[in-house]
Amino acid sequence: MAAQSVLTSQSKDFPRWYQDVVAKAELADNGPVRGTMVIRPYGYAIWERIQGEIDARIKAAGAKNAYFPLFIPESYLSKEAEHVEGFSPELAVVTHAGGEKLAEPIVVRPTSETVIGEFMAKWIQSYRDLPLLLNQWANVVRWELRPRLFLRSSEFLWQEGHTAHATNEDASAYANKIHNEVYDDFLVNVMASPTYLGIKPPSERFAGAINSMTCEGVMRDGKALQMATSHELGQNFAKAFDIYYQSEEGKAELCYTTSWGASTRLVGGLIMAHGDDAGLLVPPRLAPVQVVVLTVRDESEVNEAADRVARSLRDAGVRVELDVGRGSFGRRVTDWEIKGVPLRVEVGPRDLAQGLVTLVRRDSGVKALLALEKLTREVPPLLEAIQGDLLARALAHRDDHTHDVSTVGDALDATKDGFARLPWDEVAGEGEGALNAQSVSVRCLQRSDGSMPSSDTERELFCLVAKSY
RNA sequence: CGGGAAGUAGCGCAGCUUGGUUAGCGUGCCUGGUUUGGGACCAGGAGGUCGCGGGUUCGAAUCCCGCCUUCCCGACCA
Repeated sequence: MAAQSVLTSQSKDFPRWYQDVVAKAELADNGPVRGTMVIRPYGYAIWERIQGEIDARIKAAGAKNAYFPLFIPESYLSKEAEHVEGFSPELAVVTHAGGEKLAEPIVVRPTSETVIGEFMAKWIQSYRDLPLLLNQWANVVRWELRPRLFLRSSEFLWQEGHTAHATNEDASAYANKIHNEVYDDFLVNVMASPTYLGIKPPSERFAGAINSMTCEGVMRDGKALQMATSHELGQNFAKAFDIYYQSEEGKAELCYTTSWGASTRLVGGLIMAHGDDAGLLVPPRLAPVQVVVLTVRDESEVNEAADRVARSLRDAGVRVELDVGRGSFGRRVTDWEIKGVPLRVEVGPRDLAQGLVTLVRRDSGVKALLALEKLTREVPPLLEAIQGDLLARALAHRDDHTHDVSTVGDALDATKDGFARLPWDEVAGEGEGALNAQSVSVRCLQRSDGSMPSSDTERELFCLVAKSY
């Protein structure tokens, strides 16, 4: 008997499907204030896995974690002209505290370049103090006009890295290092979500940056999602906050700074990069629950066997959840499918009599019988195989939804289905306006071989354009 | 923030046009029993300031005004 669908199908209504998954996989709820988000335990478990993987890579890249305050003097924001202009529409400002009107309003951080810049100036004296490599895990607030859970919430969680360097080359190299060794590596090897790496056109750059790099993901519906960004800030913030160092020659020199971030938006990206009509689908390396062991019948022998199976898999290093709950088998199966657990081990009396269990892959639905004693040997490589298949599938999806075109008109047509790639010269200037009028934006610029340009002034660049979240 | 739609039990909805007894239905939840290899069934039960505030009225879920929230489409963004 075919299970009746419990979610809106992607093809029928993709935004509705997304909301259904968020609700039924118990990832998040709307908070009481517009645009705020309650992240539920299962959603937070996924975020903690993302955090752990990204944090380890940030530390491997040499940055150290610190924490800066939520409240920022409003005057700090104003010190960098483009920065304040870019962020002022989204700011939440505290005007009253302690029962009194404040002399100077306090801004709830939308990002921390300014406060961190202030302290960089204090901590950096000599070239020996450079590079200064900082990161913080924090919440930030950017008032959103049109919120969506995980994708655009007025408050969200992220990591923001901030570094200061002696030279432009060093700053640029470090921003690139983060982009490749932290973000791209995480996205490809853990989240199995290959993106397009490129630089933002001037119109899409971070407020105050001289160059912004992006990882542009291709979602199941063909739309773009920026999964992470790294910015070269040049000397803009160093000038605004007097971040000077004394060189070997004893001269005062301005630093070059960078900043880079990835947020809870990644959870939204995960949903839309791998999810299907049965719900979420989490790649094994990322999954907080890699295997669910569930009993087919509520009998003591079955329950005991399931418990042994779960233990042995845990001992083998697999993240396992045991489901020996009562209630119908089909219901429990569907619930775990919605949550996207990559592999299911079904323990039932018929199989047990032959010393077997049934393995079911969430991605393909393929079932296989396996001898109990082979489980701990077979499951880890099977999880890796699923990981590999998800990556291959995502890569194929990305390429299938990217179309090479030569004109803005063809690009508009092609973006009904996904991304379009065309020469940047065709788009720069008026073309960009024509695209924007149809809700299509330039997601990133690349060289013809797909590599990352050093600046948007390079010749013969290509651009990837798409509708975006 | 502009245009559209909507808010009634955890979730999905009916009732509102034409105001009038104890506000219904499906699903979920609780209890008991039968079940359990792809969203089980029977019986009983709990659960509502009808989004919030004000107004009209003898009487408001229903009519009027304001606000809040959600969804869709734009402009803004991680």
